[in-house]
This record gives sequence, C-alpha cells and structure tokens, in this order.
Amino acid sequence: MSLKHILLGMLAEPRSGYDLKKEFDKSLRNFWHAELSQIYPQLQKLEDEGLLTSKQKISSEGPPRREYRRSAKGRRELLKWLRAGPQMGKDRMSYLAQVYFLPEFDDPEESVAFMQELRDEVAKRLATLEQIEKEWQACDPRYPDELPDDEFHAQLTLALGLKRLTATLDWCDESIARMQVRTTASKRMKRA
Amino acid sequence: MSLKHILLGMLAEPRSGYDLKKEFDKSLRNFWHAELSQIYPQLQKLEDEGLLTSKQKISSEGPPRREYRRSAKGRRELLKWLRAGPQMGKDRMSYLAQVYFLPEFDDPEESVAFMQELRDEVAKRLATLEQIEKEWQACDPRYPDELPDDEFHAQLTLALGLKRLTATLDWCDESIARMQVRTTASKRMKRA
DNA sequence: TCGACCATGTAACTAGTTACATGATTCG
DNA sequence: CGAATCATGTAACTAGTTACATGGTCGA
Repeated sequence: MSLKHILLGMLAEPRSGYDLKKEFDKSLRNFWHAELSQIYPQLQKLEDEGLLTSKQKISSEGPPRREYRRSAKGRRELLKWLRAGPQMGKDRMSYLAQVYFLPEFDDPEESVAFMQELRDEVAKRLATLEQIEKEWQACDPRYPDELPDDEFHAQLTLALGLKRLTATLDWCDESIARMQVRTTASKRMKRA
Repeated sequence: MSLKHILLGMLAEPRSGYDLKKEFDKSLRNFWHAELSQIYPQLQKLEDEGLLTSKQKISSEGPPRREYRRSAKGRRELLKWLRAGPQMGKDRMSYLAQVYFLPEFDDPEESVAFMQELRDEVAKRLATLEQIEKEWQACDPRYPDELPDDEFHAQLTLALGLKRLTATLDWCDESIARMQVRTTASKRMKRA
C-alpha cells in the first residue's frame, strides 16, 4: 500500500488533491504515478482512518478547494513504513517480455526495428531527465550536494533515474549491434 | 494486457498452467511475475476467446494435467502486440518513494541505515543474476552471441537486468557516500 | 464567448494478490 | 505414514485505469 504512504509523505504541508496530482507529475514522475480518480478516494479513506485532516478553503480566486494535511497519527504511520525497510517489488517490464518473444517475428529486420523504437523512447526519457537536471543546476548553486535535505533526497531519486536510463540506452545500442552482427553472420552462411 | 500476450508467447509449445508458473519463476523472473491464481483464469479466458486450445492429458505418473497451446489466431494476436511497439509503462518504485521521504526521519544515521539495507538487497539480486549468467556460460560454449535465437533473446533480457542492477548498486554506494559527507559536514558546523 | 485550466468527484472495469480448497503421486 | 511436490482451481480483496459528470475562473 504505497500510495497511502506517499500521500502521507507529501502532506506535511497542506495540499489539495489537485495539488498532489501536480506534484506527482512534477517531482515524483520518475518513480510514481497516480490519477486524480485514485487520489481523491484514497484521501477520503485516509481521513476516515484519522491519518489526515481536511479543511474546505473558499478563496476569492478560483473554485473552493479542500486542503488535506497529515495528523500526528499520519506521521507515525509514515515513519512505520520507512522503518519497515526498502519495499522492492518485482517490477513488470512489458517491453522486456516483448524483447524475449521477438524471435516470433522470424525476421531480423523487424526485430531490430523494434529495438530501435525502444532506443528512441529511452533516449527521449533520458533527455527529459537531463533537462530537469540542467535547469536545476543552473538555478541553484547548491546543486547537488549542498541542497537542503528534502531537495537533496529528491536529487538522489533523479540521479538513479539518470543512471538507469543511461544503462538502458547503452543496452539498447549494444543489443542492436549484437543483433546486426548475428544477421550479417547468418547471411554469409546462406551465401556460402 | 501483457499477461495475456506473455502466455501466448510461452504457449508455442504445449504447457500446463503449472509448467507456465515454473517458467515465470525460472526464465522470466527478471521482468515478469504471475501467480497460479492469475494464470488459470487467464488461460480459461484466452481459450474462450479462441486464442488457445487445451487438451486433458492423463499420464501414468502424476495427476492429470491440462495442456494449453496457442492457436493460429493466438499467434496473430501475439504478433499484433509485438508490432504495436515497445510498451513502456510508468514504473512504480516504492523504495525510491521511501528515499524521497527519508528526511522525515530527521536522523542521518537512520537514513543511511535504510540505504545500506537497500544496497544489500540490490547486491543480493545482482548476485543471483550473475550466478545464472556464470552457469549458463559454463554450460554452453555458444554463450552469449552464438546461441539460438530464442536463447539469444533471453540472454538480452538477462543482460539488461545485470546492467540495471549494477547501475543501481553504484547509485546506492554513491548515495551513501554523499549522505555521509553531508553528515560529517553538518557536524563540523555544529562544533564551530 | 471559447478554450485552457482549476477543482472535485463517481462508476465501471481490469489487473493482481492472498487465502483457501481439493486431491494425486512420490520419496524417505 | 507424512512431507514435498504435482496439479487445478475459487473467493475475497486491493490497486489502478478509463470514462464520465459537474461546475468555476481567467485570459484572448
């Protein structure tokens, strides 16, 4: 039940469901994703459990918003989650399953084309993270190791994203090269 | 809907639900996981859709088993999935969310301890994959680039697992070092 | 006034997990 | 005879996605 704890983590300061969604898309996008239709009911549930409190705020600009903030009990629940140690689930990577079954094509060119598409997508995602890093670095001279604690930890998560995508991109390039060597090798066999 | 297509991919040869589960745990563990309680109903559904056929096999040794094999329609569905291009979902990494909220501890030692636990788990998983690679290499002189097509592609998925875990392990070590430098730096500040 | 964005939600569905139920065969 | 493994499933639950409904405010 990670969404629960992630919301508790984000709600040290009061935020609305809508704010939380934006924070997912901005700061947590690298490792978590949640829809509004999942966030709202979950907030309700957490309030029912007494892990957070809410206040309706009516402002002159914009529609009324409900602001949530975690309670002392909510913070204890968050710490309990952190103290339980790293939660490493088994990841599911559909695209690797696809790579595994690529021989079904029985066509090296189609297989290589798949890998090139994958490479492009990985490169795109890596470029996005690199852009984020570049801007952060340009805006804050404390980047990366003199940042305040919360931003330093956000930077750590960014650093892993960069490393993993870089490794994945390398792998794509190597794999394509290895596949091409096999293809030309088997062509030579046929000619002979 | 990836499980569907993964099952279709595996069922080029006839297999029982039980066999499929073992194959998940052995060959696909690096990128996919499925329980028997998910596999059996899914097989039933695919049979209803005409994507695979089944035969009850009664053998002298062991209880009766139902063997599934994909139909021509099933193979077309598999190819359709592969041709749709790489399916890269947004991964959810709970442990990175935990790293993000580590400052809640307000205790550098507890944070570092968390990272060390994470490091150990990553090292353990990496060791498992390295062991698999080592044995494979020892048993088959064709490893890795002269293997038959299906095994070559399985090796590609193993190679990505190795690269990603290696990158993650590096990141753990770097992160721990960076956290420790910050801790000693802030201790010096307090003494002054 | 129209489209973009702010803001909150519900309903129906799909996917995946955990717990349970059942029974056969094999090996020590 | 008992434990491990083979083998197939169901039921209840949790998590997440997609589609839809509603209405306010702001700027071009």
